[in-house]
Amino acid sequence: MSDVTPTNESSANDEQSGSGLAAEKARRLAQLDSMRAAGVNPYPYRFDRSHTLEEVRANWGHLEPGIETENGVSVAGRIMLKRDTGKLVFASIRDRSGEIQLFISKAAVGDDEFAAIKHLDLGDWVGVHGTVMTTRKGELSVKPDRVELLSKAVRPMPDKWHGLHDVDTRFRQRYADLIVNEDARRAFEIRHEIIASFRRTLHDRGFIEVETPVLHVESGGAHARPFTTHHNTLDMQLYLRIALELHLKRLIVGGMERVYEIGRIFRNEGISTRHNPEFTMMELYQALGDWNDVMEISETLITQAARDSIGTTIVTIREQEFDLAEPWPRVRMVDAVSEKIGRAVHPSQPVSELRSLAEEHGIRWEDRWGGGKLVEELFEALCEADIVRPTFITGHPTEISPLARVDRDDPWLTERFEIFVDSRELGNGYSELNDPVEQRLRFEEEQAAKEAGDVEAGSLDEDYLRALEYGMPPTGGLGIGMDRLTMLLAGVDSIKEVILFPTLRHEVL
RNA sequence: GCUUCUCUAGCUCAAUGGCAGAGCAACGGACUCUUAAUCCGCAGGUUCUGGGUUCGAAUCCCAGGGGAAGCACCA
Repeated sequence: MSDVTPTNESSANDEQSGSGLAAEKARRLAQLDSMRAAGVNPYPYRFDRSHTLEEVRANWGHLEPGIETENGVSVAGRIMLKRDTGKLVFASIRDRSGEIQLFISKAAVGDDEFAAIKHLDLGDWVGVHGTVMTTRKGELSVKPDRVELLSKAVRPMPDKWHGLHDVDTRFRQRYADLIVNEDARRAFEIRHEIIASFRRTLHDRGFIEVETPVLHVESGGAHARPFTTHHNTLDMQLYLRIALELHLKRLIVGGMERVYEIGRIFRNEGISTRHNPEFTMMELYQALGDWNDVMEISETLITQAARDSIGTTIVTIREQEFDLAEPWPRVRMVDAVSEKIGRAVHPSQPVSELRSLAEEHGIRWEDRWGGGKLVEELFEALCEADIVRPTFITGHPTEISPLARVDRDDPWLTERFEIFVDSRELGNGYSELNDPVEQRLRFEEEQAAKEAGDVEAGSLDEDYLRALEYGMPPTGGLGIGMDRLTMLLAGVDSIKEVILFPTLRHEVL
């Protein structure tokens, strides 16, 4: 039994006069009633597909113009375009693999079914049984024997040519965006391929994927304001995690040696083209390694992800091309600042000196900032904007790196790096601090900063210290922002383009 | 949070102080090789909301709402 049998049209016409969205929906809903009255289910349960549209094209794409084969196929998709020439209707349907034209002949499907097909709307899902052919002009087509309605769209599609541009609607109604905007679909395919590539690379290197809690008792592992929530039965305040770090390192203590997690983290901060309150971080920890190991892993992961997602390691940033496969420059933070300022800068200098330097460059410093924080502020104000190609900025001051190990050659700095691309921080890694006594001192400094009013400072995590007391092997750790990496490889300027449902204010309907 | 811009038919856009319009989609009709099919016809509006100025407001002003960009924030 097939399809659409519009009956009793005249009886419903009174309520369907006029146009606009309400009238359009009323018209289509009335069609549903007609179909059901005629014993047709406009929402059948399933459909047996023999080929995706990509497979049809792969198998028969070589056909010369004007060929009618006897090869039967069953395909399914959404009607994207319809061209009605009377006794012949051309419809383009699309599934996730591609598009193909239906060549619907009145003679081939019969009068009743043909009339029903003419009442299909753009946006309807159909299942088609037919044969493969090419038109006289060579367009590969399926010539249906039967067209089944698989799902009726009661809301009209966006403009078939101009698509959907309004960014508000695109983000709120991502489903509509994905239906009509090829670029939107592409960005999320790239995102998927990047994540799949990471998993392959890490699996090949012996990393184990784990899942750690999203609900944290302490909010640690980064400097950020957390979201707070509450557990009713336990009657306790909980934080949504701002980083994966501290739980993953507990697993290194446990002897898992190589672990990673690709997970959502949450920061209760501003929203911008580079920030969404929830975003996806990949963090990995490798026992017996240090920052050099994880810098190498960073280059490999990202370069391979580029190959796998966009088929090249060449990326265009600010209209310049860079090859990710070339070694990334490594620049010490203090050297970058020193070069910019024209004299040596180092956190060991008297704070008063660094404060005047900050003032010279328009930075409003705060009393509680030490030399390390001042150096970082100088870097952000003077150097960040100039970084275009992927670059390791290394040697962050100890003061601002409470979980990183002190540089083996300079007690003021840590063995830490951040990956910067196009002025954006893309990743962060270091030789992990594994001395429980030193870690406690660093936490105490954090705690003091928090008590002094720094809302982003971490607190003292006794359980984490207890874990370190069992002994954590030397370890290299790395975090990469998956959203920003996707932005880089997909070549888009807003993080909302790579997050399916970005955070928006509540819509007033 | 601040500044600027923006919001008109389901979608894409016009109209800048003087009758709210077009294309697509829809609806009725013609057409068996179209490709954003074409052609004829018809219909569709809380111009984001609420005030105000004006003889007259989509347009100017005020307040509010949504969105965007930038700044601030954000290792």
